[in-house]
Amino acid sequence: MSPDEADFVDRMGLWLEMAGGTRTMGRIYGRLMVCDPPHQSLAQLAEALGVSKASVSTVARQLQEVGMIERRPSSERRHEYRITAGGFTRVLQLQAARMQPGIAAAEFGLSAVGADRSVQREHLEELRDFLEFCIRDFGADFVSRWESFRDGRRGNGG
Amino acid sequence: MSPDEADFVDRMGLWLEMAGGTRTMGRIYGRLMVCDPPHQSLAQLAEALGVSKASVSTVARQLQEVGMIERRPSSERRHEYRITAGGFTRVLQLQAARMQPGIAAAEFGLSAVGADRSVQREHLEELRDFLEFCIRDFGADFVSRWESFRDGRRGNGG
DNA sequence: TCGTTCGTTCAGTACGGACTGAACGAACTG
DNA sequence: CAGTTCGTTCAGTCCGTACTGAACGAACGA
Repeated sequence: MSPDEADFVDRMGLWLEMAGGTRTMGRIYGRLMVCDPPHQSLAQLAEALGVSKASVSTVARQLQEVGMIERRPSSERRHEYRITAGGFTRVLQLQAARMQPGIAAAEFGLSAVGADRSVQREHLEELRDFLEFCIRDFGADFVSRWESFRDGRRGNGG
Repeated sequence: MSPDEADFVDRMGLWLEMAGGTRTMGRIYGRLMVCDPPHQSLAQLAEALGVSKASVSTVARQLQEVGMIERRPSSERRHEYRITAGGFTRVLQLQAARMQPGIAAAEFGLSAVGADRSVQREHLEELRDFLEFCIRDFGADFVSRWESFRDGRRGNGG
Protein backbone atom coordinates (compact mmCIF):
# COMPACT_ATOMS: atom_id res chain seq x y z
CA MET A 1 0.00 0.00 0.00
CA SER A 2 1.46 3.34 -1.06
CA PRO A 3 1.91 6.13 1.51
CA ASP A 4 -0.86 8.15 -0.10
CA GLU A 5 -3.21 5.22 0.03
CA ALA A 6 -2.36 4.68 3.70
CA ASP A 7 -3.00 8.36 4.25
CA PHE A 8 -6.38 8.08 2.59
CA VAL A 9 -7.23 5.06 4.73
CA ASP A 10 -6.42 6.98 7.88
CA ARG A 11 -8.46 9.95 6.76
CA MET A 12 -11.42 7.71 6.21
CA GLY A 13 -10.88 6.33 9.69
CA LEU A 14 -10.85 9.77 11.24
CA TRP A 15 -13.87 10.81 9.27
CA LEU A 16 -16.00 7.84 10.25
CA GLU A 17 -14.86 8.25 13.82
CA MET A 18 -16.08 11.83 13.74
CA ALA A 19 -19.31 10.76 12.08
CA GLY A 20 -20.20 8.41 14.91
CA GLY A 21 -18.55 5.14 13.84
CA THR A 22 -15.19 3.71 14.80
CA ARG A 23 -11.79 4.39 13.32
CA THR A 24 -11.17 0.80 12.38
CA MET A 25 -14.50 0.70 10.60
CA GLY A 26 -13.53 3.65 8.46
CA ARG A 27 -10.07 2.27 7.80
CA ILE A 28 -11.43 -1.08 6.67
CA TYR A 29 -13.91 0.60 4.38
CA GLY A 30 -11.27 2.97 3.04
CA ARG A 31 -8.89 0.10 2.41
CA LEU A 32 -11.52 -1.78 0.45
CA MET A 33 -12.19 1.33 -1.59
CA VAL A 34 -8.64 1.65 -2.91
CA CYS A 35 -7.09 -1.82 -2.67
CA ASP A 36 -6.02 -3.75 -5.76
CA PRO A 37 -7.64 -6.15 -6.40
CA PRO A 38 -10.80 -4.60 -4.98
CA HIS A 39 -11.52 -7.68 -2.88
CA GLN A 40 -9.49 -8.82 0.12
CA SER A 41 -9.50 -11.58 2.67
CA LEU A 42 -9.82 -10.90 6.37
CA ALA A 43 -6.19 -11.75 6.97
CA GLN A 44 -5.08 -9.44 4.16
CA LEU A 45 -7.06 -6.59 5.66
CA ALA A 46 -5.60 -7.19 9.11
CA GLU A 47 -2.09 -7.31 7.65
CA ALA A 48 -2.50 -4.17 5.53
CA LEU A 49 -4.11 -2.11 8.30
CA GLY A 50 -1.91 -3.30 11.13
CA VAL A 51 -4.81 -4.36 13.34
CA SER A 52 -5.66 -7.73 14.80
CA LYS A 53 -7.71 -10.30 12.97
CA ALA A 54 -10.14 -10.14 15.86
CA SER A 55 -10.90 -6.50 15.17
CA VAL A 56 -11.32 -7.06 11.45
CA SER A 57 -13.57 -10.04 12.08
CA THR A 58 -15.84 -8.07 14.39
CA VAL A 59 -15.91 -4.79 12.49
CA ALA A 60 -16.20 -6.40 9.05
CA ARG A 61 -19.30 -8.22 10.22
CA GLN A 62 -20.78 -4.95 11.42
CA LEU A 63 -20.06 -3.37 8.07
CA GLN A 64 -21.63 -6.33 6.36
CA GLU A 65 -24.73 -6.22 8.55
CA VAL A 66 -25.44 -2.63 7.62
CA GLY A 67 -24.83 -3.40 3.94
CA MET A 68 -21.68 -1.34 3.46
CA ILE A 69 -19.52 -4.26 2.37
CA GLU A 70 -20.30 -7.76 1.19
CA ARG A 71 -18.49 -11.00 1.82
CA ARG A 72 -18.52 -13.81 -0.68
CA PRO A 73 -16.81 -17.16 -0.29
CA SER A 74 -13.73 -17.75 -2.42
CA SER A 75 -12.98 -21.22 -1.14
CA GLU A 76 -15.09 -23.04 1.41
CA ARG A 77 -13.41 -21.39 4.37
CA ARG A 78 -11.96 -18.25 2.87
CA HIS A 79 -13.98 -15.15 2.12
CA GLU A 80 -13.52 -12.09 -0.04
CA TYR A 81 -14.63 -8.75 1.33
CA ARG A 82 -15.53 -5.99 -1.06
CA ILE A 83 -17.40 -2.69 -1.27
CA THR A 84 -21.16 -2.86 -1.75
CA ALA A 85 -22.18 -0.48 -4.52
CA GLY A 86 -24.55 2.16 -3.18
CA GLY A 87 -24.14 1.03 0.39
CA PHE A 88 -24.51 4.58 1.68
CA THR A 89 -28.19 4.72 0.93
CA ARG A 90 -28.76 1.67 3.10
CA VAL A 91 -26.99 3.33 5.98
CA LEU A 92 -29.21 6.36 5.66
CA GLN A 93 -32.28 4.15 5.69
CA LEU A 94 -31.04 2.34 8.78
CA GLN A 95 -30.57 5.70 10.45
CA ALA A 96 -34.15 6.55 9.52
CA ALA A 97 -35.38 3.33 11.11
CA ARG A 98 -33.79 4.44 14.36
CA MET A 99 -36.31 7.25 14.54
CA GLN A 100 -39.25 4.93 15.14
CA PRO A 101 -38.69 4.68 18.90
CA GLY A 102 -38.72 8.47 19.03
CA ILE A 103 -42.18 8.44 17.51
CA ALA A 104 -43.29 5.96 20.15
CA ALA A 105 -41.81 8.15 22.88
CA ALA A 106 -43.59 11.23 21.54
CA GLU A 107 -46.92 9.42 21.43
CA PHE A 108 -46.39 8.17 24.94
CA GLY A 109 -45.73 11.75 25.97
CA LEU A 110 -48.96 12.86 24.32
CA SER A 111 -50.82 10.36 26.48
CA ALA A 112 -49.10 11.76 29.56
CA VAL A 113 -49.38 15.55 29.43
CA GLY A 114 -53.12 16.18 29.36
CA ALA A 115 -55.23 17.97 26.78
CA ASP A 116 -55.04 21.38 28.43
CA ARG A 117 -51.30 21.91 27.97
CA SER A 118 -51.22 23.11 24.41
CA VAL A 119 -47.60 24.24 24.27
CA GLN A 120 -46.28 20.90 25.46
CA ARG A 121 -48.58 18.99 23.13
CA GLU A 122 -47.31 21.03 20.20
CA HIS A 123 -43.73 20.11 21.04
CA LEU A 124 -44.65 16.44 21.18
CA GLU A 125 -46.69 16.57 18.00
CA GLU A 126 -43.95 18.35 16.14
CA LEU A 127 -41.40 15.75 17.19
CA ARG A 128 -43.70 12.92 16.15
CA ASP A 129 -44.54 14.52 12.81
CA PHE A 130 -40.94 15.40 12.08
CA LEU A 131 -39.72 11.87 12.69
CA GLU A 132 -42.51 10.41 10.58
CA PHE A 133 -41.55 12.79 7.81
CA CYS A 134 -37.90 11.80 8.07
CA ILE A 135 -38.70 8.12 7.80
CA ARG A 136 -40.78 8.82 4.74
CA ASP A 137 -38.30 11.24 3.18
CA PHE A 138 -35.31 8.96 3.71
CA GLY A 139 -37.11 6.08 2.06
CA ALA A 140 -37.77 5.58 -1.62
CA ASP A 141 -37.95 9.32 -2.28
CA PHE A 142 -34.38 9.84 -1.21
CA VAL A 143 -32.99 6.99 -3.28
CA SER A 144 -34.69 8.20 -6.44
CA ARG A 145 -33.51 11.76 -5.87
CA TRP A 146 -29.96 10.49 -5.36
CA GLU A 147 -30.02 8.35 -8.47
CA SER A 148 -31.23 11.17 -10.66
CA PHE A 149 -28.55 13.45 -9.22
CA ARG A 150 -25.85 10.86 -9.86
CA ASP A 151 -27.00 10.07 -13.36
CA GLY A 152 -27.16 13.75 -14.21
CA ARG A 153 -23.59 14.26 -13.00
CA ARG A 154 -22.36 11.22 -14.93
CA GLY A 155 -24.11 12.45 -18.02
CA ASN A 156 -22.22 15.73 -17.70
CA GLY A 157 -18.95 13.86 -17.56
CA GLY A 158 -18.09 13.54 -13.86
CA MET B 1 -43.36 15.76 37.76
CA SER B 2 -45.93 13.00 37.31
CA PRO B 3 -44.76 9.38 36.97
CA ASP B 4 -45.85 9.32 33.34
CA GLU B 5 -43.90 12.47 32.60
CA ALA B 6 -40.86 11.00 34.30
CA ASP B 7 -41.33 7.89 32.21
CA PHE B 8 -41.47 9.97 29.05
CA VAL B 9 -38.31 11.81 30.08
CA ASP B 10 -36.48 8.52 30.55
CA ARG B 11 -37.70 7.21 27.21
CA MET B 12 -36.36 10.29 25.53
CA GLY B 13 -33.08 9.71 27.29
CA LEU B 14 -32.85 6.14 26.09
CA TRP B 15 -33.82 7.14 22.60
CA LEU B 16 -31.21 9.88 22.26
CA GLU B 17 -28.64 7.56 23.77
CA MET B 18 -29.46 4.99 21.09
CA ALA B 19 -29.38 7.69 18.43
CA GLY B 20 -25.81 8.65 19.27
CA GLY B 21 -26.26 11.31 21.94
CA THR B 22 -26.19 10.99 25.71
CA ARG B 23 -28.94 9.96 28.07
CA THR B 24 -28.82 13.19 30.04
CA MET B 25 -29.11 15.16 26.83
CA GLY B 26 -32.31 13.33 25.93
CA ARG B 27 -33.68 13.66 29.44
CA ILE B 28 -33.09 17.41 29.53
CA TYR B 29 -34.72 17.85 26.17
CA GLY B 30 -37.64 15.61 27.18
CA ARG B 31 -38.09 17.51 30.41
CA LEU B 32 -38.23 20.82 28.56
CA MET B 33 -40.79 19.35 26.18
CA VAL B 34 -43.34 18.54 28.90
CA CYS B 35 -42.56 20.81 31.85
CA ASP B 36 -44.99 23.46 33.04
CA PRO B 37 -44.18 26.26 32.59
CA PRO B 38 -42.30 25.37 29.39
CA HIS B 39 -39.21 27.23 30.54
CA GLN B 40 -36.95 26.16 33.40
CA SER B 41 -33.82 27.32 35.13
CA LEU B 42 -30.69 25.20 35.25
CA ALA B 43 -31.21 24.47 38.95
CA GLN B 44 -34.82 23.44 38.32
CA LEU B 45 -33.73 21.04 35.60
CA ALA B 46 -31.07 19.51 37.83
CA GLU B 47 -33.56 19.11 40.67
CA ALA B 48 -36.30 17.60 38.50
CA LEU B 49 -33.98 15.17 36.71
CA GLY B 50 -31.93 14.16 39.73
CA VAL B 51 -28.59 15.00 38.11
CA SER B 52 -25.91 17.43 39.14
CA LYS B 53 -25.94 21.05 38.13
CA ALA B 54 -22.57 20.41 36.52
CA SER B 55 -24.09 17.94 34.10
CA VAL B 56 -26.98 20.21 33.24
CA SER B 57 -24.62 23.13 32.72
CA THR B 58 -22.45 21.18 30.32
CA VAL B 59 -25.16 19.35 28.42
CA ALA B 60 -27.52 22.31 28.19
CA ARG B 61 -24.77 24.31 26.56
CA GLN B 62 -24.26 21.53 24.03
CA LEU B 63 -27.98 21.48 23.29
CA GLN B 64 -27.93 25.23 22.90
CA GLU B 65 -24.93 25.16 20.60
CA VAL B 66 -26.66 22.84 18.17
CA GLY B 67 -29.84 24.91 18.33
CA MET B 68 -32.08 22.40 20.06
CA ILE B 69 -32.86 24.63 23.05
CA GLU B 70 -32.44 28.33 23.69
CA ARG B 71 -31.49 30.15 26.83
CA ARG B 72 -32.74 33.62 27.55
CA PRO B 73 -31.90 35.67 30.61
CA SER B 74 -34.69 36.12 33.14
CA SER B 75 -32.70 38.19 35.58
CA GLU B 76 -29.11 39.23 35.02
CA ARG B 77 -27.68 36.01 36.35
CA ARG B 78 -30.54 33.58 35.95
CA HIS B 79 -31.50 32.00 32.67
CA GLU B 80 -34.55 30.28 31.29
CA TYR B 81 -34.06 27.26 29.10
CA ARG B 82 -36.75 26.31 26.64
CA ILE B 83 -37.32 24.26 23.50
CA THR B 84 -36.31 25.83 20.19
CA ALA B 85 -39.16 25.45 17.71
CA GLY B 86 -38.00 23.43 14.72
CA GLY B 87 -34.64 22.61 16.26
CA PHE B 88 -34.57 19.22 14.61
CA THR B 89 -33.95 20.63 11.17
CA ARG B 90 -30.84 22.38 12.46
CA VAL B 91 -29.52 19.14 13.81
CA LEU B 92 -30.00 17.48 10.45
CA GLN B 93 -28.16 20.30 8.76
CA LEU B 94 -25.30 20.02 11.23
CA GLN B 95 -25.12 16.33 10.45
CA ALA B 96 -24.96 17.23 6.78
CA ALA B 97 -22.07 19.60 7.43
CA ARG B 98 -20.15 16.70 8.92
CA MET B 99 -20.02 15.13 5.49
CA GLN B 100 -17.69 17.76 4.07
CA PRO B 101 -14.50 16.10 5.40
CA GLY B 102 -15.64 12.91 3.70
CA ILE B 103 -15.71 14.75 0.41
CA ALA B 104 -12.19 15.99 1.07
CA ALA B 105 -11.05 12.46 1.88
CA ALA B 106 -12.58 11.09 -1.30
CA GLU B 107 -10.90 13.75 -3.40
CA PHE B 108 -7.60 13.03 -1.71
CA GLY B 109 -8.13 9.38 -2.53
CA LEU B 110 -8.75 10.26 -6.16
CA SER B 111 -5.38 11.99 -6.24
CA ALA B 112 -3.76 8.87 -4.79
CA VAL B 113 -5.01 5.87 -6.74
CA GLY B 114 -3.92 6.60 -10.31
CA ALA B 115 -6.00 6.95 -13.45
CA ASP B 116 -5.74 3.31 -14.49
CA ARG B 117 -7.65 1.86 -11.56
CA SER B 118 -11.18 2.43 -12.72
CA VAL B 119 -12.98 0.36 -10.09
CA GLN B 120 -11.36 2.17 -7.20
CA ARG B 121 -11.94 5.55 -8.81
CA GLU B 122 -15.60 4.75 -9.19
CA HIS B 123 -15.85 3.98 -5.50
CA LEU B 124 -14.22 7.26 -4.62
CA GLU B 125 -16.29 9.26 -7.09
CA GLU B 126 -19.50 7.70 -5.85
CA LEU B 127 -18.64 8.56 -2.25
CA ARG B 128 -17.82 12.13 -3.21
CA ASP B 129 -20.96 12.56 -5.29
CA PHE B 130 -23.17 10.96 -2.67
CA LEU B 131 -21.92 13.24 0.07
CA GLU B 132 -22.30 16.32 -2.09
CA PHE B 133 -25.83 15.25 -2.87
CA CYS B 134 -26.60 14.75 0.82
CA ILE B 135 -25.35 18.21 1.72
CA ARG B 136 -27.51 19.67 -0.98
CA ASP B 137 -30.55 17.53 -0.20
CA PHE B 138 -30.42 18.22 3.54
CA GLY B 139 -30.27 21.95 2.90
CA ALA B 140 -33.10 24.21 1.87
CA ASP B 141 -34.81 21.43 -0.07
CA PHE B 142 -35.30 19.35 3.04
CA VAL B 143 -36.68 22.18 5.13
CA SER B 144 -39.22 23.14 2.51
CA ARG B 145 -40.32 19.53 2.08
CA TRP B 146 -40.72 19.20 5.84
CA GLU B 147 -42.70 22.40 6.15
CA SER B 148 -45.12 21.41 3.43
CA PHE B 149 -45.55 17.99 5.04
CA ARG B 150 -46.20 19.56 8.43
CA ASP B 151 -48.62 22.15 7.12
CA GLY B 152 -50.50 19.50 5.19
CA ARG B 153 -50.86 17.39 8.30
CA ARG B 154 -52.00 20.34 10.37
CA GLY B 155 -54.49 21.26 7.70
CA ASN B 156 -55.93 17.76 7.93
CA GLY B 157 -56.27 18.14 11.67
CA GLY B 158 -53.55 15.68 12.68
C1' DT C 1 -21.11 45.04 53.39
C1' DC C 2 -22.61 40.37 54.23
C1' DG C 3 -25.07 36.22 53.22
C1' DT C 4 -27.54 33.63 49.80
C1' DT C 5 -28.46 31.76 45.42
C1' DC C 6 -27.27 30.68 40.81
C1' DG C 7 -24.24 29.01 37.23
C1' DT C 8 -19.54 27.62 35.70
C1' DT C 9 -15.29 25.12 36.02
C1' DC C 10 -12.11 21.55 37.41
C1' DA C 11 -10.22 17.27 39.30
C1' DG C 12 -11.71 12.70 40.08
C1' DT C 13 -14.46 8.52 39.33
C1' DA C 14 -16.81 4.98 37.08
C1' DC C 15 -18.56 2.87 33.23
C1' DG C 16 -18.63 1.41 28.38
C1' DG C 17 -16.54 -0.04 24.35
C1' DA C 18 -12.73 -0.45 21.00
C1' DC C 19 -9.02 -3.30 20.46
C1' DT C 20 -5.73 -7.17 21.46
C1' DG C 21 -3.76 -11.94 22.34
C1' DA C 22 -4.61 -16.47 22.71
C1' DA C 23 -7.24 -20.46 22.24
C1' DC C 24 -10.29 -22.96 19.40
C1' DG C 25 -12.79 -25.26 15.28
C1' DA C 26 -12.83 -25.87 10.52
C1' DA C 27 -10.97 -26.51 6.03
C1' DC C 28 -6.85 -27.36 2.43
C1' DT C 29 -1.90 -29.92 1.68
C1' DG C 30 1.24 -33.39 2.14
C1' DC D 1 -3.40 -38.62 9.64
C1' DA D 2 -0.40 -34.61 10.90
C1' DG D 3 0.65 -29.81 9.87
C1' DT D 4 -0.78 -25.30 8.24
C1' DT D 5 -3.77 -21.54 7.40
C1' DC D 6 -7.97 -19.06 8.01
C1' DG D 7 -11.68 -17.04 10.67
C1' DT D 8 -14.29 -16.78 15.08
C1' DT D 9 -14.75 -16.20 19.96
C1' DC D 10 -13.62 -14.84 24.63
C1' DA D 11 -11.27 -12.84 28.57
C1' DG D 12 -8.58 -8.93 29.46
C1' DT D 13 -6.70 -4.23 28.80
C1' DC D 14 -6.82 0.45 27.84
C1' DC D 15 -8.73 4.75 26.80
C1' DG D 16 -12.33 8.04 26.15
C1' DT D 17 -16.13 10.25 28.26
C1' DA D 18 -20.37 10.92 30.91
C1' DC D 19 -21.20 12.30 35.34
C1' DT D 20 -20.30 13.94 40.17
C1' DG D 21 -18.71 16.89 44.21
C1' DA D 22 -16.58 20.78 45.54
C1' DA D 23 -14.70 25.17 44.95
C1' DC D 24 -15.20 29.49 42.80
C1' DG D 25 -17.12 34.06 40.70
C1' DA D 26 -21.02 36.80 40.00
C1' DA D 27 -25.41 38.81 40.96
C1' DC D 28 -29.61 39.79 44.05
C1' DG D 29 -31.80 41.08 49.02
C1' DA D 30 -30.93 42.82 53.63
